[in-house]
Amino acid sequence: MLEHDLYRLFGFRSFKAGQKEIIQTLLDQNDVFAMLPTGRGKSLCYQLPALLTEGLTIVISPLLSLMEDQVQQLKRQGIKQVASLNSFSTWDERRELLDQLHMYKILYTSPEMLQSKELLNRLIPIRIAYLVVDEAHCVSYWGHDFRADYLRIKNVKELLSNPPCLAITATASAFVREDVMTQLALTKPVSFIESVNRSNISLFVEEVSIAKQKVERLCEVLEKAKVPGLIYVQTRAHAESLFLQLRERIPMLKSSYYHGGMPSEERMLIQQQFIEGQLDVVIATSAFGMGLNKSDIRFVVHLHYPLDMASYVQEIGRAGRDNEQSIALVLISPEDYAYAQFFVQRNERSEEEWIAVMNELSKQAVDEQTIVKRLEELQIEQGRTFLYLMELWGIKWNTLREEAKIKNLATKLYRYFKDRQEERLERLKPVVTYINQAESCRRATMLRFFDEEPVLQGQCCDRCGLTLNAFQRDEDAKHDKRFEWQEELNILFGLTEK
DNA sequence: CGACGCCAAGTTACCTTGGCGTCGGTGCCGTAAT
Repeated sequence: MLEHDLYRLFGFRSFKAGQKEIIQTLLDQNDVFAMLPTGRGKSLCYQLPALLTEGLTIVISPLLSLMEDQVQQLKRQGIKQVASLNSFSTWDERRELLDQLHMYKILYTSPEMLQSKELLNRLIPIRIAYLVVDEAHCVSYWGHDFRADYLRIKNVKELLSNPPCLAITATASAFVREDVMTQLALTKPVSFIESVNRSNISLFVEEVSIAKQKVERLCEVLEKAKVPGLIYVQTRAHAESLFLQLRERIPMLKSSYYHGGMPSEERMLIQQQFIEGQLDVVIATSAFGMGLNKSDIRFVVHLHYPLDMASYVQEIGRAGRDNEQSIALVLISPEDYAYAQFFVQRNERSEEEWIAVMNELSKQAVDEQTIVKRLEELQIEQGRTFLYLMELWGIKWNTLREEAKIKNLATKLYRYFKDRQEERLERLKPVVTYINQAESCRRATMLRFFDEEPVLQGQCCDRCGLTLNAFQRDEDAKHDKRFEWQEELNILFGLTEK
């Protein structure tokens, strides 16, 4: 009886929608592709089978912080045979873990670490219960772009004699789902696809005529909106400058900023402060939010074009996990579209440039590390992808002396990255449709993108007649403690006349 | 594409203006060479 095990191991009396079917299918030794909306208990879908099955379950996670969170959470629940292996681990910890690997039930690791010979050699002799790819959309989104090791998971899976594999995510279009299943080489996967619709999140798009008005309008919204909330911006510099502007203009709003260029301690601190309610607003790039465990987020504002629909749904899905009314607002100005296009089209290198890069590389680079490093210096972020492609195409580095071969490879590289770029451009188009559509319901447009038949929901977006005013704090909220405190301060400093 | 920093020239003493170049998101990994 699965419910019995659920209660015994996790203390829950019943499953949430979708969980039991996924778990049963895995226990029956099938490959599974699962799409469950955020907050529906994705991790339980593999944790329970892992504990009920002999052997070790490997969980591939995209972020170090996610791994650490999961391990700590399981340990708090009394499940101790859990560990993570990543660059946080000290050498001693690694050695000890690898020596004792057969004693563990669940191992969290990164796709990159999974490629290490040291780990692989230890994994091959032991029984692997399941291979799990958490946040599986990353396979398609990052794998082709800058984390090629996501595309190498299938090789490891084969080396481990193809254990049942679970790919699980919250949002993926039909195209991405197919791609993930192909890239992981799932065999006859059983798919469980739940609706991505979150009916308590109301959808809005506003376009102001010039860029400067964006901050103006944002402040209007912020002064009335319920907090906490998230504000997404396109670049790191925007995050920092908007933070300064908001601090100036709405001093009582407790805010901070977050992006990938900050030291990890700082990032962890801000995320923690936000979760604990010490911050009203975080202004962030897309770096913020994956695995964020906070249920009462009231709004998610984008001050730029989201670069694709699935990421947008993923980001706004962080609002309203408590099922209370929440807002998703895209606030843009006309020039933002060109900016989005620029972002999507960046990194375009001609064949000639690739030839130059290859010549440059062949002068000195021999081992993989040097190649990646040298490519980084040349501002090519896809070093690992480069190596992956060489391997895929069966090209040996030291045979690359002849001009013709180099030219041939440059052409292939050019085409590969050009294709990726066109895919990104294709992914931007539905977003443009969503933003510019003249009349029809935004939710319907969004759901159709995921091949869902939209259900009528009454007033659900600005196109259905909803206005932002409906979401203002109560009138007397203006006199809440933060404001009184502000007034007192003003009096103290003589800024307000008594 | 557009924001921003740097630098040289402009007209005037330290401060502005304009041209030019650079850079822009997402994350693993890293135990380094004279």
